Amino acid sequence: MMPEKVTIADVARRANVSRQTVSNVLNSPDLVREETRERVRQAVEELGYRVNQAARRMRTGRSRLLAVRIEQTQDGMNVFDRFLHGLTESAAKAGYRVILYSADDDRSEIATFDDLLGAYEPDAFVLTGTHYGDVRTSWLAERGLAFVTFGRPWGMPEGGDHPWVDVDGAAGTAAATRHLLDAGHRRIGFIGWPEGSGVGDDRRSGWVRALEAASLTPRTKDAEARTNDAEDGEAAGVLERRTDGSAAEGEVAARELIAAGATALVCVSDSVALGAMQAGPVPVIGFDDTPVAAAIGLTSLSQPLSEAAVRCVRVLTRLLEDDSPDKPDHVLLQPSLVIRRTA
Amino acid sequence: MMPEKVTIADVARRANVSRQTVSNVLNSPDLVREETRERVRQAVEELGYRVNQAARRMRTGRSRLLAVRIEQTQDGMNVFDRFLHGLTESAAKAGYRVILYSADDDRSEIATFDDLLGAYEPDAFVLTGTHYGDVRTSWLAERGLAFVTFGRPWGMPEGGDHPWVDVDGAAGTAAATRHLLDAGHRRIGFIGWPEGSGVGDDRRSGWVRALEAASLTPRTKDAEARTNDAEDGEAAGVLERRTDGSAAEGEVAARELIAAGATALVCVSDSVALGAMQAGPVPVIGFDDTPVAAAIGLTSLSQPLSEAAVRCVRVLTRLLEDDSPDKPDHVLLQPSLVIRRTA
DNA sequence: TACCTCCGTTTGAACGTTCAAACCATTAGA
DNA sequence: TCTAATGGTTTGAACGTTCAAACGGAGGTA
Repeated sequence: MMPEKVTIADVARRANVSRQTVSNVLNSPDLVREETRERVRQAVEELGYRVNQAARRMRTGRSRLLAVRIEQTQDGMNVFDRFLHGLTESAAKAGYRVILYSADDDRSEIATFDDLLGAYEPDAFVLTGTHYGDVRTSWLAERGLAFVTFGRPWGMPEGGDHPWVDVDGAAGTAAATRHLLDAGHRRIGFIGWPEGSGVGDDRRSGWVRALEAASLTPRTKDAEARTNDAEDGEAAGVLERRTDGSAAEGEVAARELIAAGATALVCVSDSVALGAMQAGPVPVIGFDDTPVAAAIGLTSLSQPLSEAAVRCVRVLTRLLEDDSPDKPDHVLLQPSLVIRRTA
Repeated sequence: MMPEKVTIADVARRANVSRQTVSNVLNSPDLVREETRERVRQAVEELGYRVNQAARRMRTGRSRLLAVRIEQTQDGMNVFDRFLHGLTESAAKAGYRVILYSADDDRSEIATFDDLLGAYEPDAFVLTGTHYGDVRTSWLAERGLAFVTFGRPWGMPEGGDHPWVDVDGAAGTAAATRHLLDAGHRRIGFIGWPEGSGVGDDRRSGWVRALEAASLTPRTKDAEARTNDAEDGEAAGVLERRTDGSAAEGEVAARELIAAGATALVCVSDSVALGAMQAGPVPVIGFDDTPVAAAIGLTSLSQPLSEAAVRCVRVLTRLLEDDSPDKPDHVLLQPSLVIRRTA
């Protein structure tokens, strides 16, 4: 039983109207008289007609496809697959499908943009992992292509003003730090990523901000450089470390911070936090609420990923279907602290 | 700078040939004279021509799209995202792209097949999570549609003979059991899933097989029912438990098995194994080698997911491009034991 | 009555590709 | 010398949709 192809012409014949009228019922129902509209709708129903996207695309240049890069998972402690799942679902609700591609770096990703545009003409791209000097966004913007990034355009003051959705990392680490302050801790360390990571610097800034709000001086490297002696009676070393994001370096950093007097640790990621937990029985808070955090009882910051996905799709549909807004949409969502054993 | 559309006609003009000749260079190069072919190739290069898949698809009915369902991740301890990544990459190498969809159950998945076929005409489907009485495969097979499953057609002796790729779960648990036997254990328990899960029953059978090969009687429920008294001096209870797959039930099961005399445990999944680890300092082996296993030092069985993805694509390309083989391809891959702290 | 407007509908063409058939040299066979 | 076969190329049509323009009837206005 081969699946029979039902075309718009079949529907038209059945409903005793022309092809164009069927097309209008589907795309601009208000152009068609009530009675005719119903008749056509019924014919569509009875025949199980579905629009052929290839043919539609040929005429309109619209594919109803969103292209998303699938990220390579290093240690698997990431957030991308949950985001992708949400994206697939909310895209489907809006009548779009997700098409995947992979790329090793920005250059090859741009080459893939080109490939995809030629072959499948996705209506829009969803980019993740934005960073300083991101050439992908400017490439797309120059060509007037629709896209949204999950992540802010770090370090692009003016030129890079494009639509984005992001989670407020600083607010997250600030909440984590406050949680530890409330528990009585005064010497709270931070384990981060190398300087120059937009996401990393943002998360670090929340730790700084929360300490300052509590009238404590964050013992950053800068602060240390300015005042070389301890403020009070306690030994006061630098209470922050930068790592490559691995658990191994997280553990080393945690040992050093504990030796320097830290009594609790805020970490830039679950991976680093996992390492930090091995350094001793000190309260630790991670970031991303990965399955690993749930498994080992690590307190962590959870990103609202389904919501982020929904908002990405909403931003894009506004861009594609309504007349383009003057100002690009910017959406900043709040993470939430999931409290478990470690803090 | 809008991206200029280059069509096959542009290339033809540039190379001083007809459209069809360009098409032949692309699709059946051997039909075209060497010299002409080169000229056309150069024109393609210079103009940056890329075939328009929508137009091609309209004529040929081929979309070069593989449809894959994105699985909902319950506790995030799954294997799917790594498989999907591999699939995207190997599909791209073969000139295909992956299009995603989601569905809540088999019925709605079939409805989505129908939708997708009408709208995007994917050339093939990749199904995961096969199970007893899987209606999806028969639906596709009845319509003569191309597909491959990652997972065997459990409990379908004759009718369900379709192409599949799978990992030999029984071989995995057998290897795990042998590993524990080699370490001197004689009372090795198994924590599984409810009866009737194809994958679960398969993994359980490896444990049974390895014990029998070592001339030990696996203390299954069946065995217990047959002989009601202990074989030797030791207290001999049932050494297997079924769980819903959660860590919580895994822990309960582990406590019972240890109380019944088990000195080591083979688990049907990392999730269950994670729970089992909480029950006490007994060697535990999980299945799937998820990021959680790596994080907590759980010895586990690793599935060759990239390889599985490559083989899925190969099976499909053979199905789609070569003349269809008489016998559907069946590929069974071997998992490997990743030894960590817990065993 | 003649003309205009508006609404709902139909008609023809076009999107970019490939199929099927036609075409044209050239070479081979009788 | 004529016919047939072969290799390489071109031509016209078709895939299923939507755009742009044309059409025709009902109602209003002069």
